[in-house]
Amino acid sequence: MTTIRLTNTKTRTKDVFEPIDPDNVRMYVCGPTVYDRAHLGNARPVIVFDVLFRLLRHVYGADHVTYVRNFTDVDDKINAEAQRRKGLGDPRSLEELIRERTEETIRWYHEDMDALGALRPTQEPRATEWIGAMIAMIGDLIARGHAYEKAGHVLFRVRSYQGYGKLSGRSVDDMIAGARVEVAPFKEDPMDFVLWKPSTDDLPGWDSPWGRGRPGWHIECSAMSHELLGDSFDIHGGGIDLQFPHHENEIAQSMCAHPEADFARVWMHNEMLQVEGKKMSKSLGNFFTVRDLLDKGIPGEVIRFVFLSTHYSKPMDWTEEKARQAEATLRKWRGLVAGVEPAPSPAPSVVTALADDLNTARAIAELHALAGKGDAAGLKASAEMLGLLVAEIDTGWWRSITVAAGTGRATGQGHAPSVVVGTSALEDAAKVLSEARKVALASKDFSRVDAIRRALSNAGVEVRMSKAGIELIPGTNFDPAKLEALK
RNA sequence: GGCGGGUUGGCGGAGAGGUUACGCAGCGGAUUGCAAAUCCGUGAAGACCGGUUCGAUUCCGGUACCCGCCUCCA
Repeated sequence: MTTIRLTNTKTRTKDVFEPIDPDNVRMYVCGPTVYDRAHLGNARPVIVFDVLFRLLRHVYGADHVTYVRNFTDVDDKINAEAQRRKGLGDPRSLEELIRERTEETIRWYHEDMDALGALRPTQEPRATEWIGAMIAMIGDLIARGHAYEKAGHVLFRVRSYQGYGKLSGRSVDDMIAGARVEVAPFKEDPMDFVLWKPSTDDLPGWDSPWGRGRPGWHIECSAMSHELLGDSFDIHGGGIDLQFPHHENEIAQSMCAHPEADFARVWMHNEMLQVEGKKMSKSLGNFFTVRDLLDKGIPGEVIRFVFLSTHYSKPMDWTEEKARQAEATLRKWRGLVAGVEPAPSPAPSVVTALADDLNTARAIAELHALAGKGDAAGLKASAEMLGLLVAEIDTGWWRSITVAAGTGRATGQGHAPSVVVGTSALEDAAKVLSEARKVALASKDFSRVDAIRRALSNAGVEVRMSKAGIELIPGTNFDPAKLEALK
């Protein structure tokens, strides 16, 4: 069996992964707060842990891996958006407006992450559906002396858990010295964090032993992972930004509620995304969503490739240039594997690369080696380990139209040309160009051929001509309307 | 202030204490109406200063610079 090694943030070492139960390998990844479209940074953990999910399924069997990723649908930003809509005169209740907002955001999230080729997790619990489990856990923490009620709030007593700060390498005293902690009069200690807080009448709330209120942010992951994966499970993932305080607080809650268990054995964190060398942020004006890129015509597969070309533990820089290179590579590979049956199993070199702490960059290098050897079947089977070259995200963006010299008949590479989106104009152009070229080759006057080529290039189409015939390759910026001039 | 990540050839980006990463771009050649694509070949690196070692880009220490988290934004 393949030996998987993973870097564990908890121990800061790369260790052999040994599941608690090989028949049910369990992974929890922190999911999005569903108040708006997922931005590009949100996509990184999704893609990283999707590859891990695929690897685990390959090694332990597709039915022996449970992957849970939550939706946080209790949040001030969601409330704010619902209140905004109510303020605009929407007659429905706040609860209805919140539900509508989270429903539509979850739908968008699924659409966008599907487009990136991410498999749906086994379960996607919503916080609002597990409030009871959270209340029970909070009650338990109070009973065990790890939490206290004060002024309608329930707070976690950080000093009661001696392991606090271990994951992120911080000490409570140092953090207080740093003075970046919220001071509140009802806290015994400035580091204590909220498990439950009261809701006013104009905010959503649930009845609890401490009055009508809502849960703090961290408790949902502790409660839901426990309900769905048990006291101890194998892997907990998320972005490095969540390491503190979110994951530290999760550990404190779960370890104190279930002191006999391990909670998560392996902690994995992906590094952050940058855009053209800078942090992506609204204030810098370089903030964009996954949907923005898809709408610009960048295929989800290309976005995925760019993400996987950098190891998850390093900051990843999104650049136009990388997207361009990824597109060129995938276009070549798509052409190579079109119509080819995948090999029965992925290349060992690719599996080995992924098993070595998810070395996706090396895995891609191995894919280049397979492509270089012309092993299309092996390339296809291996790329699927990375979620690349799979049918689910094949929108046909890479297809081209070929007119073989002599026949004058247009054919689509791998598929009938009619399948290619917006290509009836392109097919006509291919025939026109082919005919013009035939004439030009006899007359030696290529002016019309060159004019057509310029027009095609202007419309975002790459033109290749050889003795065998011509090939038209619409780029992601292909604009069929600009081909009208050729008629 | 505390904590963490990074610095590799023109660009992107890996592994390994001593042997070619890989991709893109470049250069030479084949091919071509031209241009691509394709094929063959090829040059190019390890922020800086010390240390360990027969030997370090790879290990250790320090310096510089970049980035992030600790604060709504992952």
